[in-house]
Amino acid sequence: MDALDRQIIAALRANGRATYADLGRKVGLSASAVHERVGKLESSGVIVGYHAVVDPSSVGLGVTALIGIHPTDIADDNEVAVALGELIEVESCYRVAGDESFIVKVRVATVDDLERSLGRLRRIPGVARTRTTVVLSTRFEGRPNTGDEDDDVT
Amino acid sequence: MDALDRQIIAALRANGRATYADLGRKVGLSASAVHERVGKLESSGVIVGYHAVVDPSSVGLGVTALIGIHPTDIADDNEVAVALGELIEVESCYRVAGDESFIVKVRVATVDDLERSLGRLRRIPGVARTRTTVVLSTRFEGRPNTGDEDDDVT
DNA sequence: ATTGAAAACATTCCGCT
DNA sequence: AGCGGAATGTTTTCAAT
Repeated sequence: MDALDRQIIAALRANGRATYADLGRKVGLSASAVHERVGKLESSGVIVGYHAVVDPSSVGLGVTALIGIHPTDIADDNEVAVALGELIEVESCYRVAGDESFIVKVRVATVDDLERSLGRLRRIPGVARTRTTVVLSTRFEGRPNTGDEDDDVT
Repeated sequence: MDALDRQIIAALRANGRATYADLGRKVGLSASAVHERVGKLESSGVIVGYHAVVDPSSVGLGVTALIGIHPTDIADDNEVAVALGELIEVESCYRVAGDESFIVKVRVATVDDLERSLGRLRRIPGVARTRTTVVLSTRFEGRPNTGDEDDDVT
């Protein structure tokens, strides 16, 4: 992984649909060289995937909440994680340090759905209680941070 | 927004680099029809963007933390939000209900960097104190949830 | 709003450096 | 590891429906 790879990654984080020709122009390489590098970045697991980002309320998911999961004394974290993964409304799941074992982000259509979702969460074996923080607005989300200074990616 | 649009959105969430021809085959439309629909979804703000997802530790950002921001009595939330946005390590920023005004997700290289970042956060005018939850592992993150049942997107 | 055709463009493979 | 050429496939525009 050299500076060129990092530039390519930054460009693909900014625009996941950039063509190899575009990327080549940006970093000063031929399209085929970029193609080869991106292929290696993908198969080595640096680039995990490409996703369209959708405005949640446009797809009927206007309610977001961050929920801390308190485990029971005998909880198996792995089983809890699997059960959390089975709930479609759980968008992200973090195993955390502290007296909560997980923090999850859920997206649902309405507060009624949130209530139902909390019911499902609490019914998971190993979950003692939940602590819910409702998101009022998302200022920004998933911003690219390449790890170093230069972020001039148009 | 009809069922076809939703199918296209789901496919682009699963694979942000799918070609219009691919999408057309998947939903039973010509590439040009898909092109037109996607263009409308983009300009109407349903599709916000396309991003490559990168393994954070591969780009030297192995430490993730979720940080609650407690405001001072006289804090201006908007000013705090702007200041949070200026910190490159703050990847996401949610305005929340409760006694914390924001919850942010930060990604840094090391716990030393986390300490420095917390210093920067606390120095923001309007920030009284922070509550930090260190992420031990990310089980999953940013999973697509189309809002309804069928999620059979290969 | 969708199509099919056509031109421009991008991808992808391969031999060469 | 990168380049350029060539074949194939895709994007993008447009007239027609």
